Amino acid sequence: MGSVDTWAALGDQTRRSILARVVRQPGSVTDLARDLPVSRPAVSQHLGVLLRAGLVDVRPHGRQRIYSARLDGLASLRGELEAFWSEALRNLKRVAEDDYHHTGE
Amino acid sequence: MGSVDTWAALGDQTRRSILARVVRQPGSVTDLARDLPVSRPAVSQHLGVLLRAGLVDVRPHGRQRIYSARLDGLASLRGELEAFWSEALRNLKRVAEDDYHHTGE
DNA sequence: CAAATGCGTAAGTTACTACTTACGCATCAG
DNA sequence: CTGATGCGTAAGTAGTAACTTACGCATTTG
Repeated sequence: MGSVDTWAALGDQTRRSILARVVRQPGSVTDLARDLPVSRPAVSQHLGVLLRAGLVDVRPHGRQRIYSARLDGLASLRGELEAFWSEALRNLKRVAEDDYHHTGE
Repeated sequence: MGSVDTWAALGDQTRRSILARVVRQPGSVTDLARDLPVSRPAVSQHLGVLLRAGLVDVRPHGRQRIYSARLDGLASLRGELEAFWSEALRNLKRVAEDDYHHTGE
């Protein structure tokens, strides 16, 4: 149903920890909750958000659900950030050149 | 004083719009507020968050305050995201190799 | 089949966040 | 000096987000 904004999903520190953990090694909900200072249901809810944001994948495995990082989710973020970056760089250069022409010529 | 988590700062859509606008062209608060669906004080508060997150800079200019994007703030984000990315890629490759050895040999 | 395990979700609470209007201070124009 | 402009901040509010405990369903184990 409703999707989740990718940036907003990463706005939460706990969620970033979960994602970092999952990036390192896929794992079940109980597994992930073991290393975190919050309850298992909380982790389950966070994983739901990450799932809707397209940052993780689930795969049923017996009575567990194994979550893993989704590469294309990270890729889209990377692309968006890169757009910010390159435009900032370009405009910074432009401003510097303007300064040069103003003071130099 | 207190700083602000960079990711959390970008978690808000309005703040991303402001940053995108400032990346394109530095401007005063009133300037920025003109293109946005929120009030000027709201923009001012958001700029405060972006400032504490190290994503923008201010420079007084007469009775205006000109905000501009901060390149190193974006750079640190880029680095952190890149770390996620490369580790995900590496581990994905490792898992693929494990699969190969399990099924192939 | 019965007990145990792993999970999602419902329900409720608390805390924060994004926004508004109102105000007060500084700076420039006439 | 006087009025106007640009800004930050205080104060209040509505919505949301992160967490908890409790429960119920599915799957494996003995």
